[in-house]
Amino acid sequence: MKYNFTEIEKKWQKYWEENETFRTPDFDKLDKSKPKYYVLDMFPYPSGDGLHVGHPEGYTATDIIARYKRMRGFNVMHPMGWDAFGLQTEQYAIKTGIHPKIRTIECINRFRDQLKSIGFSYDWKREISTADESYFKWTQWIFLKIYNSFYDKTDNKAKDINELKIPEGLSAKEKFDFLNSYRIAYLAEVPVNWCPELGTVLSNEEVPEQLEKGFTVVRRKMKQWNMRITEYADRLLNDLNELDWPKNVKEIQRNWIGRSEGATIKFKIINPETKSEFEIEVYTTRPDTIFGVTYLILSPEHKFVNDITVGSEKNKIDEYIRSAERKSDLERTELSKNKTGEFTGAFALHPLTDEKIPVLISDYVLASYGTGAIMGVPGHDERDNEFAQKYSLSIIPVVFPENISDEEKKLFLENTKIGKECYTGEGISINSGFLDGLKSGEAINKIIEWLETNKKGMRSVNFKLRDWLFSRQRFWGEPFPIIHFEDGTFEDIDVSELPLTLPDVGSYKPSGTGESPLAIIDDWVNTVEKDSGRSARRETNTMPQWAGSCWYFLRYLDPENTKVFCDREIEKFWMPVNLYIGGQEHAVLHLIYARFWYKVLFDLGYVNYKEPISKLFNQGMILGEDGVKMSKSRGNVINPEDVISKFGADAMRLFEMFMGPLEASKPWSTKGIEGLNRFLNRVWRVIIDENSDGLKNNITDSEPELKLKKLLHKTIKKVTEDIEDGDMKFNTAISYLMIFVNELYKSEEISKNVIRDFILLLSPFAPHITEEIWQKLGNNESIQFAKWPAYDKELTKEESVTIIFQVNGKLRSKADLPFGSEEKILEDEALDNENVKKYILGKQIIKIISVKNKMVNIVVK
RNA sequence: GCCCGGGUGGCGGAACUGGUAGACGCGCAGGACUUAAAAUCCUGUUGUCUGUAAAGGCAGUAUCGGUUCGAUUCCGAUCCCGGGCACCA
Repeated sequence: MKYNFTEIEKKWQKYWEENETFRTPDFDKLDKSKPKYYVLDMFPYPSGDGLHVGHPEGYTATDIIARYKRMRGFNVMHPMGWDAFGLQTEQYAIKTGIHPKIRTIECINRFRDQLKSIGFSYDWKREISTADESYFKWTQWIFLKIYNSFYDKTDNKAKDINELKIPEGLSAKEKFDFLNSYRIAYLAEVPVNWCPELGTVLSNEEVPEQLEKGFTVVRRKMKQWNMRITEYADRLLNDLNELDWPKNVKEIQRNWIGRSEGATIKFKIINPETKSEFEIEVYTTRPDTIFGVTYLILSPEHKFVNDITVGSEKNKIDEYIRSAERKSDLERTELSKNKTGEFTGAFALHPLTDEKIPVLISDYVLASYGTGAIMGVPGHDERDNEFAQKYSLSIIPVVFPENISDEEKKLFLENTKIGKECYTGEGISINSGFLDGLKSGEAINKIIEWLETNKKGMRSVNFKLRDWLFSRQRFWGEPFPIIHFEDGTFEDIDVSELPLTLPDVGSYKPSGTGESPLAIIDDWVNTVEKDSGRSARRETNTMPQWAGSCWYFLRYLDPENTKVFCDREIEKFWMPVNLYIGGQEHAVLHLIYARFWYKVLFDLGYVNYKEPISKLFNQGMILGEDGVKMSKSRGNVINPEDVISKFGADAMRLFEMFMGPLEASKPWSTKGIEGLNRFLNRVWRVIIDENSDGLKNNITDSEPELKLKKLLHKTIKKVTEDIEDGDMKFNTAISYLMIFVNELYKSEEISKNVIRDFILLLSPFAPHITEEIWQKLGNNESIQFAKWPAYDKELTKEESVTIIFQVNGKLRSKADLPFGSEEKILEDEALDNENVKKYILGKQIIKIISVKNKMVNIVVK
């Protein structure tokens, strides 16, 4: 029979399912003497469109690793699940009225069938879905753990809120507020990113993506749940160093965390009318330029703005604040070229010179970074420079570049004063009192020392990272296990009440008031406190989609546990994840949130390691055949179901790996996959007699001929190394398998053992056809349980190598010589070579360079 | 603007620590089989020049320059493409 991939693939998928071939035993039945390997895929969001050809790319890579590791005797954890809460399903519900729960199940079923049709070796007994009550019970449970924790800055870790020392003599309300100001998950009225089109708020990390889609995002003050991820900024930054992650992902995270060192400096401000004094702190990375400060700027949202503004300026200032509020973030940055601001009428005292400097407000100063106020150093900061020139504020040069002549220095200082020059680099201090003549680095240390002894400021560190906005005004997400009382206080519900499930509703539309659709379900919203019977309202926000994906890799390990989200001992055995493959788009979203949650759980003693993911790998995108991103509107989308029915799952797996390195973006090619289907046909025909369905006659129990044996061992070596080295370059491994098959076609008689080993090598890449041939080779058990072939190092060596002969670095000839021939022999051979002789005839030999097993280069004049 | 990647045949891509550039696949060309086609098998395939051929010359890894006996690989400058950040003081 001809190679019938459809039949073979169905047969083996059924076999694997019935025999639970890929089941990872429960922990108590696991042979713990074997090493573990946890290979994880970023689980998909089961959308209505079904699987995309991009999905199987990363999944095939992890599947190859999983199958390989099993054959190498590892306990392998290779699970799959669903990131099932999310906006797309909710919007489908708004449109159709179909409950998201029903829609989600439909989509999941479709996705699962599709994944099974590609032959992935998942342990489906561990399947999880974030929207399942049995799963999100634990998402809510973890939320409560985070809610009931505070960050102890001395021990640098999260602790149970009960360990927090509460000051004596506080009223009940004060105590409540005090605790709240420490909780790692906290409710606060903060300026948030509101997206009117989506009817929900967004986290900082989510904003760029929505803007790209053309949605608007405006700043709005709202009472929202937040997580104090900022407390973990240092640890999230430092622990990156020990991770085997792509360089650029680490870089993106470092940028996002955005650590900077500098100083906070206190300025005294006096309202000339009321004579009241305020102390305002500014943050700067260049405290050495303090003598160049000619004004202060507060962000329009700064808490002192009202108090320091004098009567005559009030209207202007109020108007400015209102206009700043109206601007979206986008506008505030887009208008950056044209800075605006207003004078408050107040003056600050320079902490060193006691000079009076004006205090202004401007929306180029961000309220949410540093102290929300800056010192203006127009001589050495481009933004300040632009602002100063527009509002005619004076400029003092206080740093000049090193290694310039006196002449240049004079010109430099003049130009700086008039705003023509704005040097932002490091250099030598000038016009700076006791800092004069010092290099910037030294000046920074000296001024900080001075500020600290004079109590006018201190060394400080700042981060760009903001607290994580954790609530959304949606229906299809985890409800918060929190209830609110009439007096404005709130508390967590009892753990025994988890999971807190979603009600059935008539409409999934956002309420339009900035509240989620849950807010209008009175039955659900109105509740009572369990113990006291006091009436209460449920929190109506839901958690963001990231919540479920923050910890799903833990639930796979112990999916049935009803006592805890994952047993600590089981966690200890399997974690951290050895290999995690997914797209780069999650660099600062999922991957920073998941690290954060894991660290909190670590601090609280529920998990055993500092970091959850040891090695991360980003697969590239598969583009359409036209070389651009696949999209419905372009009509260049390739559907995996069609590919499988035309060419088979094995061919698709093989082709996706053969296209190029996993991390690269590469275009799909129908011709290309035909080639891989052709390859599998060649494999089939060289082994199987299509008339008898048995092995071909020329496959015998004979000793393999040396040449083929050597090629086999070289192939084993290459394939093993390509899988093992972590670069995910399976394209070269496959090309070696092709070379091997090409060689088989040239052989008269083939040893069965050679075929056996070759089939083992091919099996992680193309599992169905290899199971079939494995069976025809006389094996009764799945090929997955066979041992990965070993290679004999001696057999991988060539007995002869091609030595190249060069004259003056140009290739002139070559010769096959025995492997390991001494340099002297190589030289003699080269000098004796006809073509080489032509080029050295009559010339003087200056030098001969020879490298063993490589080349000889004769330098002549 | 700043910070990371990356530019190799007609195409996807190979090339160890500086040592034969273009593995493997696609496409293309020629041949075999066939009444024919498809499928399959075999051969060739960077460009260019000399040669009937065998063989050989020259150029060639974005561009220019450098280091070196020797550079796709190391260094410097420039151009282009992709990604990230973008008033973070």
